[in-house]
Amino acid sequence: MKARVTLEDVGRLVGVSGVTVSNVINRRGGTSAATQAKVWAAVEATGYVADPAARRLAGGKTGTVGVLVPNLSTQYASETIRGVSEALGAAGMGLLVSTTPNRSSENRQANFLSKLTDGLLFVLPHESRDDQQDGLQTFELHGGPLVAIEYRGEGHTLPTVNIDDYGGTRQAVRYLASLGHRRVGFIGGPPGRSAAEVRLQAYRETLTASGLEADPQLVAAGDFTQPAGFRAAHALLALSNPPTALFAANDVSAFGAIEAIKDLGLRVPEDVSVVGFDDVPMASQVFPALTTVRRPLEQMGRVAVALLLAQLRGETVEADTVLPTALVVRSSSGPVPRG
Amino acid sequence: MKARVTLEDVGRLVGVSGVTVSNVINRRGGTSAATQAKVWAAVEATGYVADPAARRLAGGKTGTVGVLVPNLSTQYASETIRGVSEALGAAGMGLLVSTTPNRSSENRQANFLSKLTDGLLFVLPHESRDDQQDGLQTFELHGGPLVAIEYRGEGHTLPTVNIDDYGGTRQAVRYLASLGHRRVGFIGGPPGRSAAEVRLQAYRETLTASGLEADPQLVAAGDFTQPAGFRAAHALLALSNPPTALFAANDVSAFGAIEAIKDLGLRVPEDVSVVGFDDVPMASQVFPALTTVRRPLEQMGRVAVALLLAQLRGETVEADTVLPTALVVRSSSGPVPRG
DNA sequence: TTGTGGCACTTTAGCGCTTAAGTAAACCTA
DNA sequence: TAGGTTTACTTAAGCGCTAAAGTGCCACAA
Repeated sequence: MKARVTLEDVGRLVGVSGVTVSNVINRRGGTSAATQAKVWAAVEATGYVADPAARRLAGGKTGTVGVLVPNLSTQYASETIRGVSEALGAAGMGLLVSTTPNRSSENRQANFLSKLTDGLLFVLPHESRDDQQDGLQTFELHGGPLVAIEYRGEGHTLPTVNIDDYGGTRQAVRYLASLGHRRVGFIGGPPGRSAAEVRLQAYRETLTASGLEADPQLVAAGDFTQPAGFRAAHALLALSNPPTALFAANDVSAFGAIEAIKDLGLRVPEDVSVVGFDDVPMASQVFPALTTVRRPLEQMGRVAVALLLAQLRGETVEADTVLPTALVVRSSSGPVPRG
Repeated sequence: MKARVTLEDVGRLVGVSGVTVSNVINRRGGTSAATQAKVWAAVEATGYVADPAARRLAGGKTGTVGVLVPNLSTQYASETIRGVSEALGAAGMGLLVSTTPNRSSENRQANFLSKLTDGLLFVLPHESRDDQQDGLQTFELHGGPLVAIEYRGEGHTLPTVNIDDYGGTRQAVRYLASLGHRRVGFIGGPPGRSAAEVRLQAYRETLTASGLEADPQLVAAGDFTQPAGFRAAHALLALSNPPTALFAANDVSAFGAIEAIKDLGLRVPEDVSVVGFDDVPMASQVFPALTTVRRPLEQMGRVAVALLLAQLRGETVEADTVLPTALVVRSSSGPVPRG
């Protein structure tokens, strides 16, 4: 068995030129059935696999999609990629993932990946301000098929897939209101992070719309980490008129909040209800299991792939797709305590 | 700004040939300082990035390492890859990850990736039996630099990085023995999985070596999942002479075991001690925090990269590297109950 | 008989790069 | 000052593939 089998090698075996082999393999037609059969047999026998670099260089397709993600070790990334991977697999396409540890490498990586793949998927939760020089801009110029997941930049025209943070927050707050809670605390995310800001805005507006108290004191700063959630909950419950429910802008800070409540000798949900956002896997495994707003990450990946494949087929796709969230009620939330 | 800048384009701008530009970029020497400066300036101005496909096709290096992993959404994979990614980043090399959803795609993917990268890293916890046709065999023939992480195949000559399952298990059992436990139950992993089998063997041999009771009844079957751990613990604690400590072959089954103990109205660690294996992040966050054997996944990734880079430099590397584990004592284990 | 058009191929060119083999000029040495 | 070496480049060739253009050959209509 030769290490490197080329089209020419296969052709020689069959008695045709390399181009004919290429035509058979890529189903371009113009080949007799007899030749086709012989070619396939030779391909099988030699174990021929087309060189993706050569194929791509010559202007062909690689049958592979590139995914750019800042960090592979987050829950967020791996779940999204799972959806991407499944959808891609179903379409018979391959997946190449590359990480961009820092913002400045995005451009380079995007360029690199784009030359190896047929289309790119960005999983880059970006903000609107600072995209002057980010990979999206360059790549948009480059013109290859591209879909951005959770990209919040402005002034771009590329297809994106986002999650309805506003609607999810509204669901959560309305749910707490329906349980009788009048004072609902909010534990925020990092300032400047648009997902966090949208959730805060939705919280405020839903409070007002539902006729609840929109006390500015009920809003505590956070940064999406567990310790920050702990501190924020401590601060909120130390108010002279403390909230009976806490809504955290993400699950991890909700975990911190639950800790803080226990720390104060209070019970969840009997004394204080807690609702999170994300539905990370751990949400169902902690005690008490966390009521939260589920973000359909896997689905997001699948939808993004569908959009990309559509572009690959030459179709024009909608610029923005927003996926709905779902409220998952578990045991960390309950009716407002009497008294 | 042109979409596609080639070496020739950059050269034209400077007034030299494309080859000279290539020589400068790849630091091959034989270029005057003045020309070098002008070339770098032009590269900067045009935003030139070498086409990896062309580079690779022409026999050059891509500065990228390929990682093959069955599944990106496991804790195991993401932590290992984090180590890989960091080590690679420090060496100024890129990372391309590809998933192999099933065994039969490994070969194809390995071939594909190998033509795009300078070396391959397999993160494929394989068994020894069925490698007749797996990617390793083919790739080994192909001869590119390759390192396998946790590969347990036999009769191969490729460099591997493994974890000392035997030693880790021995640490755990000895520790329980030192706490006074005489009857230590074992919750196993999937049969045929060599990591699971090594741990079972180490458990048995350490029991005997430490003079503890090696009662076959104390070994319960499992499959590395939480429900299996739950069932196994239930069965073990229903024995007429139940164990006072449980050693689970992985953390997830240990979580199930803790649940089962609580379910029976017993306390951890007062009534039954539990020790796991892996040290997944959740181990420190459950209640009680799990005593477990830490597998240095990140370090494994880093070591694998070091071995790969050594091969890339043309050095010969040792065939097998085994990394030590560490016992992490938390609150799920304690002295044997009096009585 | 002479197109003419379709079929099944082949040959040619070139993607952007690297490696190897030139080449012209400047710089030494005796 | 002739001959050799070094320096700084250039041109030529080719990696394995695809897309486009070319080449026989045969069938069939007028």
